[in-house]
Amino acid sequence: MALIAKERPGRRALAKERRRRQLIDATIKCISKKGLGSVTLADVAKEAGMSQGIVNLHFDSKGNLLRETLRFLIEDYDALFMQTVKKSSGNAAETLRSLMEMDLKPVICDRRKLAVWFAFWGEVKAVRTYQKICAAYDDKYDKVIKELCRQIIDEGNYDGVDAGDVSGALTSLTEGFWLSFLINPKSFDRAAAMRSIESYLRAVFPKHYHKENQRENRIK
Amino acid sequence: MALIAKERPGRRALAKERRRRQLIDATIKCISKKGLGSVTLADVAKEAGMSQGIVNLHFDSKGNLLRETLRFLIEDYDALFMQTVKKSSGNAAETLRSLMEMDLKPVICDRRKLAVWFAFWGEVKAVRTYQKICAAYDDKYDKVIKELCRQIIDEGNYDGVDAGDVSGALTSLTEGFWLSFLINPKSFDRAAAMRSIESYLRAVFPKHYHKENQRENRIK
Amino acid sequence: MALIAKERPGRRALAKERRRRQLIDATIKCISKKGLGSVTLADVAKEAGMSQGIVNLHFDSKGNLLRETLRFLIEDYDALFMQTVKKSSGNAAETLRSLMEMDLKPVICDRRKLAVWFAFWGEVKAVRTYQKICAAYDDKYDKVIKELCRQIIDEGNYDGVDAGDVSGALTSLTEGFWLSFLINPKSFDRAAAMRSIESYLRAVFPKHYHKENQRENRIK
Amino acid sequence: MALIAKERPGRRALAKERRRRQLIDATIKCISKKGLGSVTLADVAKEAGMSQGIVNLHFDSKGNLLRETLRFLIEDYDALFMQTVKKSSGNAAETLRSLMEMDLKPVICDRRKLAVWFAFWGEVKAVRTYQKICAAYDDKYDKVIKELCRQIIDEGNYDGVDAGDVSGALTSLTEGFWLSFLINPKSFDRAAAMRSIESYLRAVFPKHYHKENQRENRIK
DNA sequence: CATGAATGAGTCTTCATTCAT
DNA sequence: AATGAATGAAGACTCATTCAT
Repeated sequence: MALIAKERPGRRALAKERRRRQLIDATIKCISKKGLGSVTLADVAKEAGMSQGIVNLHFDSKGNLLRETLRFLIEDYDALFMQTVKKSSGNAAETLRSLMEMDLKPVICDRRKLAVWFAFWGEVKAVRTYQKICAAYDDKYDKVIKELCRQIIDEGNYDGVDAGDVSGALTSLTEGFWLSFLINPKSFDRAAAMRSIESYLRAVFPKHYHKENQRENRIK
Repeated sequence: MALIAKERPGRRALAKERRRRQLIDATIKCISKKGLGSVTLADVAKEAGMSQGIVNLHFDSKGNLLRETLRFLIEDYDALFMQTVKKSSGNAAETLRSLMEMDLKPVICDRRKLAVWFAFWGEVKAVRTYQKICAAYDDKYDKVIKELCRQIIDEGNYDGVDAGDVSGALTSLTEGFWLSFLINPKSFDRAAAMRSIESYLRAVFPKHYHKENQRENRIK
Repeated sequence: MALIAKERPGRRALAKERRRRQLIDATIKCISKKGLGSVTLADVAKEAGMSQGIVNLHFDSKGNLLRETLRFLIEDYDALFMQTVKKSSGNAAETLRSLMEMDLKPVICDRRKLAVWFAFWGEVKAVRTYQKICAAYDDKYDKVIKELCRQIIDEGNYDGVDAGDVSGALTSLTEGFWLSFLINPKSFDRAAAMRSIESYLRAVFPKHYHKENQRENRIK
Repeated sequence: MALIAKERPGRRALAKERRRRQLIDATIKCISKKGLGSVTLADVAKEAGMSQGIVNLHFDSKGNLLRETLRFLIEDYDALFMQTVKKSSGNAAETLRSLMEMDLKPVICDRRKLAVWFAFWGEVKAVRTYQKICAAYDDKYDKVIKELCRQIIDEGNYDGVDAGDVSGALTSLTEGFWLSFLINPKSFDRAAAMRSIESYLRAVFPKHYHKENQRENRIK
């Protein structure tokens, strides 16, 4: 027995982590179904197919569950963001477009997940939680995108274009599209949204996002 | 008594309307302070300086109060929107910019009001309410802005520019900026936001929003 | 209406006070029936013939109800104590005996009330509450009784008798009897308890509590 | 295995008994820290450094643990009581004083233990438990003390002194002092308490507890 | 034996709604 | 019309007890 325990250290820890994850998944489902303000622990437990007291057992309190759910989402997003940055071939324009595309992918632009994000943004108390957990991440994303814009401006000699203005606009665009999707998922058109973003990029950085270059992002 | 009633017709009705308005104001304050999910009727009544049962007296139910609050906000917004359209001198480009500017004015881009909008957008149940009450308005705004874009495209022969894409981008931009403002009011920069929008307009419709034309929006 | 309101100021306040009193009475009954640790607000409400939420309406929390119950009891006790002191004809020995008798009277030595006192004394958390609310009263009683002993010692020239020792003993005696009564109400004998106390007084202050003087407490 | 079991019979039983004892100790600590009504089995297990389910494993239920704790305390007390009686040299007066002194010794007049006693006395349900377990012991102590008083009365020809009254008073005195100690441990003065008791004994049985005899308790 | 994860009944508390005044 | 006391349903949280490992 001692050997088994040594061979499989953290078997219990793993089970615990799995439980927490199941509960977080259930929470996301519930928030997207009933809204942040209406979710009850009973809902979450039921959705997860577990018993009443389960949430308090694993998360101590409802607030904690919500915080951990948010943390899960931001880390999930962060992993994809960093991976997208890493994968792109050092070309700023291409990286930037990949990031913008990423935000519209079904994994991110997902009704359930977006419902949670907007739930946190829409509830005053939750916003404070959001700020504590996500501020550093958001800053990072701002910096990365701004830096990419700066590089593109440098490369293309786009005089009079401010990197901050463009990155701010890009971020807002994405979030605005998310909102449209959330409020009217049926009439939302991912392709159109991407087109809008590309039209913006093309307008601001014509040399980089010329129509013919659409898929290459290369400066001749 | 009957005479008095005849002499001052609607005095009661007016008083009632004033009450309702005071309660709606209090509701907006409360939502922006405590969040949609945490507001209680007691909060609202206290904020309005009235008694416990007052909300049920004037609005029958909490849900109704919330609905009426939303209706009040959209009508408030609508009045400004229509007035902005009316005032502008038939010049599409100018009208479009006025509308974009409007969305960033303190009357609209107001922490309290935005908190309520996002509260409704963030809460699943409330979104359904929002859709019922605001869908028609939102459609109208979309159409107006799209039509303005169409006119500008026509005027400037901007080939390959899709009115829908641009109007979608503009709407999303605004909403994205609102979100930035809501989450981080201190670091939000109205002027920068407007600059971002203008840089976009200039990029897409260069002939209309040429730098020198900044304040005139006239095509020579 | 305004007149009526003026004529009967505080009618509502009175009703509220009555409710609070009813709830405190119910609390005393419940504690004596089920014990401090087992009383639920539902019990209290039921005992008072009111609804679930009534306690929180009038006392905000369970802890508060318990505190106010204790406060009620000590004020009740205090009123009797002070009245007993006042009524007695300035004769220290007689006053002292009246006070000792008082503690054994059915109003004080009452199963329900004693159950509450001991409930507070027996529960660590509750003891702290007790100390906050009752310490000053207890100090007062100690002082009064000690002073009476001092006077008697003076009058009788009881050399070698310490007022503090005697008053301490008297207080402890009473509390010890209360405990006997609480644990074994059936076998408790009020008269025997009083006899015990008198035998003690007679032993310590023979000139004042001589048998023949039993009911007069006069020093010839 | 069977062999081992035979070689060391009762090893398991002993281990089990040790566990139970550790849990009872932990229970006493916990009750004195958090109060009878607030102790949880988790508290006890933690205090004992063992696992959640341990109490139910060894005591089946919380009520049982509490009962066994009480039984442990009364047996502990009883051992000391009987030993004190045994040790004393057949002299009634001396024995009586030894018993009174015993009750004020730190082993008995111990904050933790007293907290448990009063916890049981203060909680209605617990009182019933107390009666079942301790009534016989209490009766025995009453009888022993009463008998000692009777002997002393006999020896000293104290006419008009009732053995029951005196023993009742002595018991109550002790319990009253315990209460003072419990509520105000800092201001409690063991020596003064003993002095009070002695002053009482001296007053009732002057020939036996004459000042000069203080430490000898001998009748010449 | 021992562990600690899981259960679910029970409790305090909140709050929309009702209603007598 | 207005007040605010009262109700009772619902939710978060606690904890004794069970049970698979």
